[in-house]
Formats: sequence, structure tokens, C-alpha cells
Amino acid sequence: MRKNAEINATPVCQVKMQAISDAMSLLSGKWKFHILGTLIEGSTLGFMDLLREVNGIGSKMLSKELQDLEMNKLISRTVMNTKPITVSYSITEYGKTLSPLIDEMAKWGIDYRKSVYGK
Amino acid sequence: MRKNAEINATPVCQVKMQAISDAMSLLSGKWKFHILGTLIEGSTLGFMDLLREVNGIGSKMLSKELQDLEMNKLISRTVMNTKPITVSYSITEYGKTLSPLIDEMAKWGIDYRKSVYGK
DNA sequence: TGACATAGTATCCAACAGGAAACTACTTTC
DNA sequence: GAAAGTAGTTTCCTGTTGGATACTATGTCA
Repeated sequence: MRKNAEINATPVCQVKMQAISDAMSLLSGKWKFHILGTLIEGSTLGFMDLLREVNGIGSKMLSKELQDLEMNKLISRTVMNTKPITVSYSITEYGKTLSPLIDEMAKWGIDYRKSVYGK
Repeated sequence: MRKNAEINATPVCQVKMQAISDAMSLLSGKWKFHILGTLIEGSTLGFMDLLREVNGIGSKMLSKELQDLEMNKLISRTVMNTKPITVSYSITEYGKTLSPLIDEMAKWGIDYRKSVYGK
């Protein structure tokens, strides 16, 4: 009988598990993928644009999620010198590295739908 | 000025967003990736094995997460005719289709760590 | 017979996630 | 001067997540 972890005790697994935890903590919540996806697609958008594009989100959540994403350098926030003042959000180069992951997620989700609701 | 969503109103975006929501809802929570990753790596494990392998999880959460995953056909549960009775959990063929997604997530997380804590 | 293994369930609780609505503050337009 | 646009913040509330602890039920071994 086995008393201690064996599989996940290997260094390579430890590193992978840690990595997944890291990624999940940055991308957790109901809205982050939607916001990132929208910014990847739409390049540069203001706060109100995002409020309209991200279906169902409220201003409180949008504000909070944008702060999170900016803190993690996935998006950038620039106050524009316009009248009235506008703020433009866009994806960073680093944020763009999430594209393969987002695509993979979407791909799997699409296949999943097919398998559940018939092909 | 734009009053309505434009980017995400396109059918292709709607489908992608829906797909991501689907995938996220199946894989949400603190433990699902860990459990799936462990079962992909370890092939077949009992309840107590998983309790030991998945670092930090408690029996209540493990039980609940395993039920969720089984309901979604990502893992299978088999009661073995042994003494004492044991139950073996393993990844299904369908669950294995998550491998690319899990790998992509791990890959991104590893790169993220490098970029934060120096290369 | 008591310790220990199997696989969970039950109970209680704290923390967090997320939503609705109202509100701030500033500027431009009608 | 009122309305409407910009970008948020504040408050209050509910529902979910997740953890600790204890417990059930069964069987084996020494």
C-alpha cells in the first residue's frame, strides 16, 4: 500500500501543477477570458465600449477585472487627452501570448458542445 | 460614438465566447485541473490515492469534484470487487482530449513564472 | 479486540465572488 | 440650465466555494 504521494511528487509534476495554479489565479473569475478575448479582437477600447461588448458585465466587475488584468501586465490602460477624457484599454504584447491558450479553450469548448448536443 | 456591441456581436465571437464559458464551467474551481492532471499522469487511482496525490485537498472537496468530473464523462469510477472494496478512478478517452489544453495552460504558467521571477 | 485501512458523508462556518442600484465628478451639447 | 456622455466608486446584499472536523460503515490484520 502506498502511503505518500508518488506521481505528483516528481519535480516535473510539481512544476506543472504550480504553473497551472499560477495561470488559473490570473485568469480566474467569470469575465477575464471575455475581456481579454474582446481586447485581442478589438485592439483598443474604452471603458464604455467594453461595458457594451462584454455581454452582461456590470461597471463594478469590469472596473475590478480591468485593474487585475492591468496589474498583471496583460492589458494596458492609457488616459487620453481628449474632451471629455477617455481611457483606452488594449492588450499588451505579453497579453497576446495568451492567444494560444484562449484558442485552445475555445476549441475544446466547441468540440464539447458538439459532443453534447449532437454533431 | 458606438452604442451597441460590434466586435462580440459577430457570430464567430459569440460561438467562441459561449465555448469558453462552457469549458470554464466544467473546469472551474480550485482542484479540477489538478485531479485531471494526476489521473492523466497516473492512469488509475483510488480515492485515498488521490487524497494523497492532490496536495491540500480534503475528502469533502475531492468527493464533490470527482462527482462533477464523472457527471461530465471526463473521468470514470469503478467499484472493484476487492476486499476491502476499493474504487478506482481513471481518465476517460474523452477526458484525455483535455491534454492539449492542460499542457497549454501549464506551458503558459511556466513562462509566466520565468517572466516574473527572472529568466 | 483494537488499530488501521477502505470510501466516503454530514455539519458548521468563514471568505469570496458577483450583481443591482445609486452616486460622484467632470464636460459637452442642446 | 438640463440632458447625456465620459469613467468609474460605493453600498448593500446573496449565493457559492471551500475548509476543518467529526462521523458512518465495512473489512483486515495482528
